Amino acid sequence: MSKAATPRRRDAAASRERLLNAARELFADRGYDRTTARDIGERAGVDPTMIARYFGGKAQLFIATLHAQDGPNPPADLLDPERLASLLDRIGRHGPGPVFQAAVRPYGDPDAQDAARTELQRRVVAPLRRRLKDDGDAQPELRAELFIAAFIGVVLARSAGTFEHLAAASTGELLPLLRQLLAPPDPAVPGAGRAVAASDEHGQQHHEPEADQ
Amino acid sequence: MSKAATPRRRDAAASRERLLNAARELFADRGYDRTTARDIGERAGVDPTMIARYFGGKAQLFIATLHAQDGPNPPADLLDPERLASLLDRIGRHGPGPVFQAAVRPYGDPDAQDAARTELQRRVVAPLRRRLKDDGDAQPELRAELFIAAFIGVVLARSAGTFEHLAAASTGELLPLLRQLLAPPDPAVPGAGRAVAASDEHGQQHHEPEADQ
DNA sequence: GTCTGTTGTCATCGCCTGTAGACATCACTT
DNA sequence: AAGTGATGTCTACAGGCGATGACAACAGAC
Repeated sequence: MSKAATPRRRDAAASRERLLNAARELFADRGYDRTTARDIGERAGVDPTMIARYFGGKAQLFIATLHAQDGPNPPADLLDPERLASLLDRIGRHGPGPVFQAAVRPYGDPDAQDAARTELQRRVVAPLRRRLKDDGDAQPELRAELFIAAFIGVVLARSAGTFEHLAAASTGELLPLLRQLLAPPDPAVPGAGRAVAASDEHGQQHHEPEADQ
Repeated sequence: MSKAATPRRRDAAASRERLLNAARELFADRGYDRTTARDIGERAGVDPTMIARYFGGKAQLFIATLHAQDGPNPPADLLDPERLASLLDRIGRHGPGPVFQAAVRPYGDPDAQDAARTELQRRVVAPLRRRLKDDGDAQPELRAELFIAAFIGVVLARSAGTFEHLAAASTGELLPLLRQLLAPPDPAVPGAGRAVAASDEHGQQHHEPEADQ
């Protein structure tokens, strides 16, 4: 139990830490399902079976990953342009985190998924909801969730490389577009924007037969 | 080779069709990776090994699923409110299709993923890009992709049940919000909206230490 | 009626996953 | 120096996956 002044050759705490770091990195850009325990072990330089020993299993390692290093935890809402920029930048460098992925992708383990979703609520949805409420938004809960879902779609598609121009665009190009995407309905214009009005050239026709899934 | 007037007890074409239908349904709401060949066989009432026999494998069955029943194929862009409404409605009933999922989720099989992404481009990105271009948009490619990524984020999060209010919201409530999300920048207002300006109460402060992945 | 190719059924293979358990090795206490 | 618990290493299991190949049952041609 002595405070490890000398670097111990066999150090459980160090192994734990290396597993935790490796897991966080891998989960961040491959997601939960697609990172294997063996991958984590290899990246950490630690035997994969240690995951079970130290954390109880892959799912619990993932949860530990979520709670570890959430830092000083100053969750700013996405309407803050600084926050948006830094978030976008970090995602560009480290990949979208498992927290964001959890919103849109099914997880193999329900416990892990729940934990990630709870964290998503706490970190990003709740702050934005509060902000919208403070701004007097009519339906802050719905708009906050819609907003963040849209944001997640963009960053995930971006880092997935699905869309050519989206992936190639710099964060500098993206920021103004994203801000506009997240813009609140402008109360100054009574008509609530021209997008809705511009679409009335089509009648009540139905598009039933088309079927793209 | 006689034209099957009498319903044959052993009918390869019928088995093929049932596999195709079962596969489309399952892929639609579980995605490619999470639907197993055995699941498809069970739902179709056909032995799973027939998949390999008739299609060559799971991946090629998936691709066949994409190409089959793309119907009269009138791809309308998402700015058409009718199209948006019908799309939202169908997703609500049948789940998000594998095509949408491909934009944001990694697929186990690269061939399947490529096929899905190509289809996504053809069916929804290209039409919207053309529409934006016709409308004189400054960067139609980027905006179209951004737009659709956001839309996919919303519908996927919605059907994943991640967000309480988003999942509970009716398509009627969602439609105006989505339309506004997809609204083009309003050229009538030179300031390009108040959202950007409203956030300048915070200075150039950095949020470095925070770390939500 | 017999023959032949098609269609359906079944067992099983090879691979990958998470993880449990046996064993070896080290560090620290006495 | 000996003992003892903590730590690391290795093998292997049970389950799920897609896919293969051997075999059985049927339908149509002759």
